[in-house]
Amino acid sequence: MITVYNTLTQRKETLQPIEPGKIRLYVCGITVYDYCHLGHARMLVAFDLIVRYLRYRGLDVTYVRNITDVDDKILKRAQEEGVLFSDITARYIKAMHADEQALAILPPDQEPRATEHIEQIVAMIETLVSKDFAYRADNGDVYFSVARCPDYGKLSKKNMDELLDGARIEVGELKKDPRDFVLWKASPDDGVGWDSPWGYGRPGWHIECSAMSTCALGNTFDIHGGGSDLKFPHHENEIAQSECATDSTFANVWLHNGPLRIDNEKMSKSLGNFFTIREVLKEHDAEAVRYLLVASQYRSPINYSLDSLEQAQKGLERFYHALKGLDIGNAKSLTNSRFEKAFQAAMDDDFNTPEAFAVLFDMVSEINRLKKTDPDMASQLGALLVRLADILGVLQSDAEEFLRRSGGDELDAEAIDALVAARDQARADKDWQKADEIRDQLTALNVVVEDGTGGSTWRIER
RNA sequence: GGCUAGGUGGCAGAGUGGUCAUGCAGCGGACUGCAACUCCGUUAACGCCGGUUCGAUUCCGACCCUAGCCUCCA
Repeated sequence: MITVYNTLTQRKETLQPIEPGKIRLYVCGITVYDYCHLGHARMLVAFDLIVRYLRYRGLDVTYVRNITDVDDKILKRAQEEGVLFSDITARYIKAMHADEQALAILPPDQEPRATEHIEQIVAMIETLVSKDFAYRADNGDVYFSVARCPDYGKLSKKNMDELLDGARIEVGELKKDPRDFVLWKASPDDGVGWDSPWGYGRPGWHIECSAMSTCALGNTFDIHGGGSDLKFPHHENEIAQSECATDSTFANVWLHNGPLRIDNEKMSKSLGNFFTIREVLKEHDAEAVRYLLVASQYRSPINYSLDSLEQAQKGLERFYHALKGLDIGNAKSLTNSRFEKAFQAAMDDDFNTPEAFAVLFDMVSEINRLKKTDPDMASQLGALLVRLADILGVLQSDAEEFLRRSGGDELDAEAIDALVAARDQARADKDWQKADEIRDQLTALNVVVEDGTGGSTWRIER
């Protein structure tokens, strides 16, 4: 039994698929006007983890994550660079896919784009207009009437009257009510746009998600996800549009991942603590970044710092030390292990990855103990560890290889091998002084030599 | 100001009405030519004040503090 925290009801609920054995999941993806940043990575990894776990538990998941490929920020960027907006989106979609691959994020089953769903978007707006939930303003914009939707605010727990107080009063207001939001934006004749019953224009941001999710998954689907900062207004507006248009519940469960902070501050361009995924991966090991992103529960804030990355690296090293030297490829697969049961219990409880990691660390202790007494069993446990860690998207590297690679700096492996071999010779000759001299040399290169029963191995110590 | 989520050992980060989270760091021991890794043992926490209770870090209430959202944002 899997329980998940539903933002809508503010409590943990048993996950009850609409269709037995199947989960239909929609997640708000990225607006492609720049390279993906760490906050995007947090969201992408959170839902990657959730999808992987649901599949591991035998659910047939249809994972849909959209791409917003028409939007004011994109148009602005295109204008600045003097290129087509589709050139901008093509560039950043490609970059996004590369970043995802680097962080072991599996692609969604469907990746619909707003520009490919103009027809469905227009159709949904037409429905809303015909049911009097939306109206056309004089300039060709179409707005949603928030006042017509009595339970507006149910996701973000906002009060309709307070929203009215807080709403910004705009000069030359086209809206009938300050809470109303745009469904269709009029475009200039020479701008990016599509023909519609209300004139030449382009979709508002919120409507595309309503149209695409409904199109891919039906009027009602199991889970809708996204970053917690999208709760209001984006997700609130999605619910309003969709439920008014279809007269059906939109999504049964809402899942929101927590924010990512940098050195305990909100990441923002103005604070100068803004990191793209590719910048970070130039300096740090991708697996350490992935580990950092799954080591906290998906709803908790994550603090990104050099220190937290180092902690992640240390954690991985403990795992890989345990895996080193095991014969995982030939190990018999373990079923019904108490470790796997504990792992499941942790993950069933709203994807409690910290507790799942505690189980994996217990396995490490057990493996290390068994290495001497029962190497065969140690390998079997090692294989199980790798299998379970795969759900979290970590520990899929070769142990030796991981311990040898140093995030960023390329050390000359052959030169190190030669030094290690020379030291082994000195040790064989019992020339301890020479052996120690070589160790000192290697230490200066941040290389730790480990003398095991099967010979000496080395690794990078940062 | 409103809404939401939090305040746990040196740090990160789970959880529970009364026995261990876990990782890193620390301390003692074993192993090692020296190390590293590892193992064994060990120290240490639950914002503040009340209440419920035989007993609360865990439940309830007040208070203090922090973060996010309330405007584009994963």
